Amino acid sequence: MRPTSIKDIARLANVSHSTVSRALRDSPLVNHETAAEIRRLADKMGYRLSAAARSLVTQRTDTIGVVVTTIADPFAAGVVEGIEEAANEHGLSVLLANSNADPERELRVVRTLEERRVDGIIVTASRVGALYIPELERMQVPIVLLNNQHPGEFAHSVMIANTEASEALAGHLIGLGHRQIAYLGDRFGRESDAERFEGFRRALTAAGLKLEKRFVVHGDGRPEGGHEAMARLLEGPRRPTAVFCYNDMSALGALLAIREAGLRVPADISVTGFDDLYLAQYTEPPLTTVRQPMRRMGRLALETLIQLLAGDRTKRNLKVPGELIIRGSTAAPQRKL
Amino acid sequence: MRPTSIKDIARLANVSHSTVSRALRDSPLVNHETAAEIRRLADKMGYRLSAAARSLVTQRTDTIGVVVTTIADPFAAGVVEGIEEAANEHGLSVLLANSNADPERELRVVRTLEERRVDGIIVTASRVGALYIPELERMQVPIVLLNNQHPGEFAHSVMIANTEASEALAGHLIGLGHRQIAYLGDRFGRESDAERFEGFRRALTAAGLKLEKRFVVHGDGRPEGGHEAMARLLEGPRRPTAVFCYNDMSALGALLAIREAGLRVPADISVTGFDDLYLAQYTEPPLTTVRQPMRRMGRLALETLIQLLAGDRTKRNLKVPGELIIRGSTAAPQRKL
DNA sequence: CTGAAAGCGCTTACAG
DNA sequence: CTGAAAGCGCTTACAG
Repeated sequence: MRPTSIKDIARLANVSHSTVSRALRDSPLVNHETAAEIRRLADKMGYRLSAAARSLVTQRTDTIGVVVTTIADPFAAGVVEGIEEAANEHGLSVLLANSNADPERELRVVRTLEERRVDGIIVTASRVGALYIPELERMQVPIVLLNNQHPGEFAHSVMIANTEASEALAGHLIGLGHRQIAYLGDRFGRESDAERFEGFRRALTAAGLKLEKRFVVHGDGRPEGGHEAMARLLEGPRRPTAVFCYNDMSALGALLAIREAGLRVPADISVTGFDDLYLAQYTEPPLTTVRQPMRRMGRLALETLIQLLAGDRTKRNLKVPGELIIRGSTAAPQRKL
Repeated sequence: MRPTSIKDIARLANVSHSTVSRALRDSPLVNHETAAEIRRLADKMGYRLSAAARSLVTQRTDTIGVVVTTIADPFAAGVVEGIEEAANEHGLSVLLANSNADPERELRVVRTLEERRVDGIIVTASRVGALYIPELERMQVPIVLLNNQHPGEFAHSVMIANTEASEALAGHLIGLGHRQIAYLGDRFGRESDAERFEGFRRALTAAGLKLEKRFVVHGDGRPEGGHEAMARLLEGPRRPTAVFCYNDMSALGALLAIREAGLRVPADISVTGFDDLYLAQYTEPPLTTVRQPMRRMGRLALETLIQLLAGDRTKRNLKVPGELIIRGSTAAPQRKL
């Protein structure tokens, strides 16, 4: 049993299906009473416009593709929430695609988005394959990248101000009196890692501190990697009094490694994260970090896309400031004997 | 500039567009060499089938709607990851909709899913509005509910075995020697809360323990609520030696409240969660909990939907066993003087 | 204000 | 094996 179409309504209303189409879109080109009657009938018959049929003629689908590496990543989930919310307000639907950092899937994702004729795309993939990018660009639909790891390749983006926020965060540690500060990065972090490290480095330089090579280690952006990298950091003869972690997930692992070493945070070592995931409030101790306004960034990306869809092709590269959130995981270093 | 269509290819290949259509779908009804040439051309021209046009005639969209309360909930995100992965394997796309537990949005979601003519729907909304349900059922497309909070209203579902897992979890506490065990529930948890409480109660009964009314409190399923409910629990004269929390998020708040009261976990109080979110491994101490295989459950829901789409309307109510995960947050109660 | 016609990009009997 | 025709459910000039 097919869903009711405008033809079905037309038959019952004794008008042409053109008139029905007009009435349902509130066209002024149709008699007021006729329109009311048509709408009443449509409602009664449970009519629902066929988006496919409409989009075939309008050449728009009112659908956007949202590509994430994996939705199970809390950052991606937060961003997608913001996108979805704003999309909903603008009458757009969201087609979700996990790329899983798998080149084969990435190609399949692009293919799907092309076939579905999405009006635009937002990519929040933390690890976009290089090969992927020209494919997406070929599609000729507006693309907005969020925390893009391949700078300069796309015209439009929403990015957290990594360098500035990191400089502020490292500055906070320095202000507390720390001099031996380690950087625990993400070897897969590409641009983000480079930018956060740059901010970190700047703060140290500004304070006249020199960066010791053995105090720069890299995890994988996840607790496991943070754990392992932190353990390495603790092996050395003189350990740092503070560790600047690439993100909250890494910090989670670092906290664990510190605990396992019988040391205390922040008494023995201060620890910072980045992102301000929900859990950052609930670690022991609560984590000092930089808040990325995930939902707002998602919303901004969507709104940027809206501008582009409206035909305004101004190049847009939004830089969103992070917010320093100071909690219990940082304190002045203990005086050494 | 429109995307290339089969007509464009037909023109260049000197065949009818019917032949192109057949060739591209590997129909045996077309000459082998002609087909090869057509495919070569299509590839060269960057042809991409229009999903809208196809679905208009096939009356299928190869799209499923996935409804969640909010994708920012880690449980929902895990489930959606599993759904998306399996959907991808079956050539289905995922239309994501956040309902936000907002009746107005719920109605808009249903409307959108109807207009898009999704082939099926999976609802993981932890709080599906009552009003929502008949709307969805009206659509005549297969629906699978995951951890459904309105039992018996839908034919098809994938559910965690709440009662059994809770009984095992409470049994673990009892086995450790606990006699004063509190239940910290979720007042919005509906069926899930009722079932988990039931398992809890059964374990106590089986052990000949009686449930003290003041040891049953309710949060809101989030850390804030768990925190507040735990604080209340600690106000009483005799406090419990163990707390069974509705989920990990609640347990997170409970851990905090216990810490704030100057007590230690598990020395003073054992704490358990439910879900085994990623963070459960990283709390201090790591959380004893029940693992819900979120990805697998998502996958099962999708596969159930596939069966339904294939025309098999057998009633399916899958019950997935939870897995008891014992970590450091539970231990034998300290001997009281 | 209204309807008939054309067309969006496909698939699929039907006839050859 | 191939093509012409019809049709999926809409929108939108065009003519009245």
